[in-house]
Amino acid sequence: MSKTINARSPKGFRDFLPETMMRRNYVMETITDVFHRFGFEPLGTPILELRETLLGKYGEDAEKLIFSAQHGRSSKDPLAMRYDLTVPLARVVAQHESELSFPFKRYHIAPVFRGERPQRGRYREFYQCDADIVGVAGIAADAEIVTMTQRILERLNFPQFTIKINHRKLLTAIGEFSGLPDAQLPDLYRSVDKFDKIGADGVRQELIERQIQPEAVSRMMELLQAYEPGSGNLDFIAEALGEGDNGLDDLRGLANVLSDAGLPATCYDFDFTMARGLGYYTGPIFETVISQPNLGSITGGGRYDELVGMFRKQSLPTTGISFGIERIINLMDELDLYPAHLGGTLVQALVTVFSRETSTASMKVANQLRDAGINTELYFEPRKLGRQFSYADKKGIPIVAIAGPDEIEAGLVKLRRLSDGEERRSPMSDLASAVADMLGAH
RNA sequence: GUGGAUGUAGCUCAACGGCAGAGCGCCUGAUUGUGGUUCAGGUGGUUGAGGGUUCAAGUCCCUUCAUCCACCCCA
Repeated sequence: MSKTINARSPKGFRDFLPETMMRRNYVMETITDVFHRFGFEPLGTPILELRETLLGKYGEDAEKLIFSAQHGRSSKDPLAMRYDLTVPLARVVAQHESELSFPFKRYHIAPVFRGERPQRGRYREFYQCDADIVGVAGIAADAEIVTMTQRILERLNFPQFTIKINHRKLLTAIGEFSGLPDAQLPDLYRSVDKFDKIGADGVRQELIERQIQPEAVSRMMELLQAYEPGSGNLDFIAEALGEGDNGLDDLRGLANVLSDAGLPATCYDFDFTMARGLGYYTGPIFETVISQPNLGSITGGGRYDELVGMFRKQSLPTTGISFGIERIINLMDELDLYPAHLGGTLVQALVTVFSRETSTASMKVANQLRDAGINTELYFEPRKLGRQFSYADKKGIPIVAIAGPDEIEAGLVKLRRLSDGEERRSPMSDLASAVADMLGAH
């Protein structure tokens, strides 16, 4: 016997066993269904991209996080594993422009790779779930993104969530209003974005530590904390900032469309402390948080009108959303938001095998159920019935079908529902509907 | 990249420097046509790896690997 290989996965990479995988699929299928409902269509791109495609925009910081993927013999065309789905989208739009019709509405659910040190909820391979609209400059597109976000979270049964809305230009305007030099704007975004985490005092302290003038900090904090639900918020800040290219028109327009669309006022909010990191955003930005209890953010997105310009002389206006699907799945596990029919198995019926002599009859029963659309497992060898029941019970299969000598003789199949022990005898001709009935009445 | 914690049976964890254990799981039987509950028996280990101290190391020391947590970063 040769020495065995240690069974382990690379750091930050995971296996998903069937029970987990079925929950993941449910979440992705539910989201996909709503994407379709809004007219978004799927896009697929390679896991590998040319290294230059990925590095163009983000430079050194990205370099450390990117997995290279080199073919053993080739030194041409350095390759790397994609670390998001947005850059590939921008590339596809530029590369296949003539084959697409605009507005181009696509969604993409697929794994991406980052060489980060793994931590809770952070892996080196994880799924991203994006929906974007390319080719529409107006806020109608942004509004559709927000509306769809609300529909999706509703469909997933989240009892409470808030879609925070802000505007990149407004953040800049607030910084300038406070007398902040342009060079310090990124510091501003970074600190302000931690508002939920470290509070107003924490942000103030961090801004001061970042060498920002105390006066500027005070003026800014006053504006940022101006908080009233609804559009009163917008009025207050408009008065302070005056007119200008500060994004307030966009936000007002968004507020109107969302209101007209009938979105519950409790599910979105204009929040000037939300910053979405550094990024490529140029217009309205969105982030959904679960705040009761405070469980952090589950979506992030916004308008990024310049990104396609990475690959094309003239850019195309783009807005979109990314669902933090790993985090959503975590929260759904914790909050137990899955529908009851998602059990430990998708098998609906187990057909037992009594003996060698009756195994053909059992197989016919199983195939009849399968043909009728019932997920059916046929036990593989004749063993004690108790063993076969025990297997069904352990796996969570709701119905056990028995075709023993007595039943075969009478042209019947005995059905037993494990949850309550209910038993019926059904003629072969009526089998599928009897099983469906027992499943339904469950 | 920085700091902290933890590695013992398939899983969750015990064991003062002195015979490596428990619960759960798994297997067999009680029960040869019926699961869960119960009872009886059984299977289970290079104590992450390597070195050192000691009469004696799961335990103490050093190295290393892995995992988790908090930072940094988050496109």
